[in-house]
Order: sequence, then structure tokens, then C-alpha cells
Amino acid sequence: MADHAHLDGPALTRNQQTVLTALKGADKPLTAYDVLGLPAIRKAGMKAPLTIYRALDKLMDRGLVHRIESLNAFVHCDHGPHDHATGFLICTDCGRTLEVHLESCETHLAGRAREQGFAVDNVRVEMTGRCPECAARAAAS
Amino acid sequence: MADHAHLDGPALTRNQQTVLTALKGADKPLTAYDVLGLPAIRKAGMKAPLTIYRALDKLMDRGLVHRIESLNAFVHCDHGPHDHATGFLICTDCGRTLEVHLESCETHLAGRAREQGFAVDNVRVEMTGRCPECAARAAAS
DNA sequence: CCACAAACGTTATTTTATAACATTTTTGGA
DNA sequence: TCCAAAAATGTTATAAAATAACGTTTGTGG
Repeated sequence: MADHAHLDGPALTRNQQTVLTALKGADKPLTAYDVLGLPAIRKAGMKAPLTIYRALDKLMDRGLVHRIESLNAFVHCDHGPHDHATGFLICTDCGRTLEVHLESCETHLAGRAREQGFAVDNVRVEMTGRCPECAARAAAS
Repeated sequence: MADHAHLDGPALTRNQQTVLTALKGADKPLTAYDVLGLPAIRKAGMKAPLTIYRALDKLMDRGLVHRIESLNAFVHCDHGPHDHATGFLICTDCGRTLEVHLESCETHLAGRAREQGFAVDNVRVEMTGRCPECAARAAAS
């Protein structure tokens, strides 16, 4: 689970920095094509899907970006470096996500795997539901 | 989390039964297009992707099939009806998966969500690693 | 400065999933 | 039984997500 790739390695390239900034500026996960469509991205001269995917791959290697599997989307990692598994709370109303860390739960999950003789090297958790804002809005109506 | 849709509802249609049987016969998760390519499927007269997706959707509604998000693939649920969250152990060597139930962990995960004011209605866990067989084979070489 | 590796650009293609619309089948009353 | 509504299906086309292949540029260490 540990990599800390984001602590070392070369500086981000211009494309990588541009994509990371785009994700930081978004209030929810973006697909690669969402990113591609952003004005800031076009201004930077990025115009092919592959350009975006390449930048995203590097950013994920460094732990600066996470992929939300169930959305085919990418989100900036708003926590610092971390060794433990990450979970995502995905609001089915507004599409925003919240990252939660699973220090204690990871041990449990990996333990369930070990019971099966399975050597886990990566744990991903995605939970769907309603965020506080959307729950409140739904209750009000 | 509770649905038990598989306990009631109408009988499976021919298409649904055919797809379910195909997944039961596979030793690993299959993509919709993998399913589409199976001889048994073609023999049953199913030849369009949408036909497969429609059957898969219904089977998932009933909890008879699960989708592995990180593989874009579908697997037969080899456990009986269950209310609690399911996790998957995915072998990165052979591609086979193992389903594990997360009775105790789900409470913990949902609790972490509730801390954030988030009302969870679905939890998905996917863990990658090496299955016992592949780990043994790797150790032997 | 040069050689190598990494990143990038470009075009085409593959893989995964859904839209739109007509037809058939099933099912639950009248 | 028969009919109407709902569910499922067939068919064609298209959208959405991701990668392949290949050449060029950039950056970095020796």
C-alpha cells in the first residue's frame, strides 16, 4: 500500500500540472473527457484524450489523483501523503465526493482477505449515498 | 442495503437465464462483450451488446450478479441472498475473483460515512492482490 | 555535447455502454 | 377469454472511455 511516490521523483511536467490544477479547481470528480473540455486545458494546447490520460496516469502514480472506478472519473487527492487505503463517499444527487481514510478498517479488510490466503496490495472502497447538503435539501422539499 | 429482490419477482426470462448460466460457468468475471462472444450465447440467438446489458441489469437488480467496477466485468454471486456489503478479492495474476462478505466491516465503513453526515446506501469494496494459487506459483519459480 | 529515457503530439482504433424506436411477450384484470 | 398495460426483446446507430502505434521533442545524466 505504501508508495510515497509523490514525495520524490521529478517535478510535474506542464501537462501534469495543468491537469492537476484543473482537478483541484473542480468541485467533483471529472472524467478524462470532462478535463479535455475545460477551457484552461485547451488553452494549454492539450487536445487529445491520450494527453489527458497520460497526465492522469502519472498523477495517480504519485498519489496526487485518485480514480473513482464507479464513475470513470478522477479527483484530486485533498489529503496529504498517506499509506493507508482510501474510501470515497459519492453523493448520488450532486455527484460530489468526499475522501475518507480507512486506517483501522484497512486492517480488517486485509484480514478478511488473508483468511482466504489472499495477499492484498490495494484496497478501494466506494460508498454511494447522500451528502449532508443534498440530504437536507431533500428533507426540506 | 437490504433489497432481497432475488427472493421474489417473476421468474428469469430466457435471456436472463442464459446470461446467468454463462457467468456461472466462467471461472472469472466476464465483460459484457466476453459474454456476447460465448458460443452458448450466440446459440441462444443473442447477438447485440444491448441484449447482454439488459439481462445483466436485471440480474444485478436481483443480486444474482455483481459488477466488478475496476474490471468493467460481471460475476455470478456465489453466495446466497445477503443484506450486507460485499467485497471482492481480485487476483492481478489470473484474473479470478473471490467474494467476501463484510458483515462487521460494513458497520465500520458506514460509521465513517456517518461521521461526515453522509447517509450511505451502498458499499463496494474491491481489493487487488494475489490469490493463493498464484502466490504459490510465483514463490515456486 | 551527446546519448538515452521520458514525455509529448497525432491519428487511428478498440473497448465499453447507451439511445431511439419498433415489435413481441407476459401478465393481470374486466 | 380477451384485452390493455407493462415488461422484455430486436435492431440499428451512436456515444463514451481508453489505448495502440509511431514519430518527434524535451530533459537529464554522463
